[in-house]
Amino acid sequence: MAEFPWRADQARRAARARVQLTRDEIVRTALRIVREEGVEGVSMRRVAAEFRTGPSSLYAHVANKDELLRLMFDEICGEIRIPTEIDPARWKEQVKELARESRRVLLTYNDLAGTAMAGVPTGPNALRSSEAMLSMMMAGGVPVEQAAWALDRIFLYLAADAMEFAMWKRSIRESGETPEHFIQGVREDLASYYAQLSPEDLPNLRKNAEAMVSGDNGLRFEFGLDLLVDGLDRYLG
Amino acid sequence: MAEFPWRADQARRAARARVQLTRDEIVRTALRIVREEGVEGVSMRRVAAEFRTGPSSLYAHVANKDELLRLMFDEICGEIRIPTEIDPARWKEQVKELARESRRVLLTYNDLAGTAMAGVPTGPNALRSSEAMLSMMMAGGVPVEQAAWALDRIFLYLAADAMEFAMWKRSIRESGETPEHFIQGVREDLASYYAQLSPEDLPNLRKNAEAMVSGDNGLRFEFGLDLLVDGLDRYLG
DNA sequence: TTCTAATAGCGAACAGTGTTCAGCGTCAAC
DNA sequence: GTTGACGCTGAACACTGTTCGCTATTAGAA
Repeated sequence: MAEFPWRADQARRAARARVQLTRDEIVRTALRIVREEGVEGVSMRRVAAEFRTGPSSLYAHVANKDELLRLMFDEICGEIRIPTEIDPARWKEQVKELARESRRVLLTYNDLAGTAMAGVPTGPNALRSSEAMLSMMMAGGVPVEQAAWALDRIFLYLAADAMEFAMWKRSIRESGETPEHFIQGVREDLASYYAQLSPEDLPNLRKNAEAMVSGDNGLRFEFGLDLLVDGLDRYLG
Repeated sequence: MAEFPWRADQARRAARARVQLTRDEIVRTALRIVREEGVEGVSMRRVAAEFRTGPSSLYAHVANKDELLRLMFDEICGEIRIPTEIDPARWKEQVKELARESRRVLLTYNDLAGTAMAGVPTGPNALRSSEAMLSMMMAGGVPVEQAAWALDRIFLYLAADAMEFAMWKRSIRESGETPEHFIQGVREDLASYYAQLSPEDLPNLRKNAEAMVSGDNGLRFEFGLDLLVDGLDRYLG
């Protein structure tokens, strides 16, 4: 290196260019990490290391880790596919479909959804989703206030479900077993634990151990979504 | 001290006795901290410092921080007051009442509820609450599987709501302002932000800015709870 | 009473974390 | 050519959870 300063200079310039820090690049890199390891894996050092530099270099582009997480969250909200036209007749199915699509995206990025619980997401992409869901409900005849609150509750539900799912994924990953085998094992353990409870104090849990552990995360999500969305019927004009 | 070894010895023994470490004492102390500062404030060093010792001393009574948090969570579940008798005729109101009571307790301990999202709570006190709510729904005629899933969804909703509320509380505390003033300020900021959005891209959010920021956390919680519980009607008999 | 085995508790250390800050080298404008 | 600005960086600070020997005390046996 030092023997060929002209080349070294060129190489350094190239290296610098290759490694040029940008807000977008930082967010993109952090998103790759969160997709693979969850929020836990996203440390300023870890992100910076991907650019072969130290953590302090990031602070020129991002105020702090919290801002980075919020930028990341809004970025993934941009991945939510939003229907081009809303159909008042199918408003409930459209709301559910958008919720499922949102869930699909959130689950892809593990527990990043927890960021949304730290405050109302106001990024442009998050607003696009909110606007879409609000429009659907209002088109269906839900009064504005109820629509606004339902929107709030559904997004809270989405975030919570994503968090729970991320915990499962993390447990599975750490166990090293196959997902099916691991889930089956936990289900059996839990069922036998419930079945072993005191018949006097906890009769219903004991008796219905199988029901308590039935259904996967997807089915339970759908169950809760139905309650939240279908229940809006009562507010219709 | 060193000049009067016999006295020092006595004092040390007294200090040791006064400061005797117990699982329960550790959990109690950690709960006091989480009540005042949230989970963020609960570090092994911080808890140990309350006993005038180092963090390693705790590991004789608690496997790790995760176990400590789980013990703490089950402990607060013991604070949830459960009705002595269930009334099938009032099953929906009883379920809601238990949910409100649970919320009251969870909110007291800031974001400790997040622990529950890391896995199915299986502690004795958590089971007592589950048994109670399950009994109420089954007494009301909800089929077991739907009751079990509803229980799951309601607890997830409770945890999420508590997390969101804890974030608010933290923001308020950090702002130094009075809660009323702070909330009013955020509401106005948010409303004017919505009102400023693009009329072409986000017409509904813009138009209904006031509805978007209306209602406090309690009202929104009640709104979501109604949807979740009342929606169970459809599964009756 | 004396000796021994067990054990609770503890200090120090390790590998991490977010964040700050003085100073570096480079590059653009004058 | 010089200077000013600015992106960038290494080092440091005050933390975090957890582990590992060692010490001091205690309980039980002889």
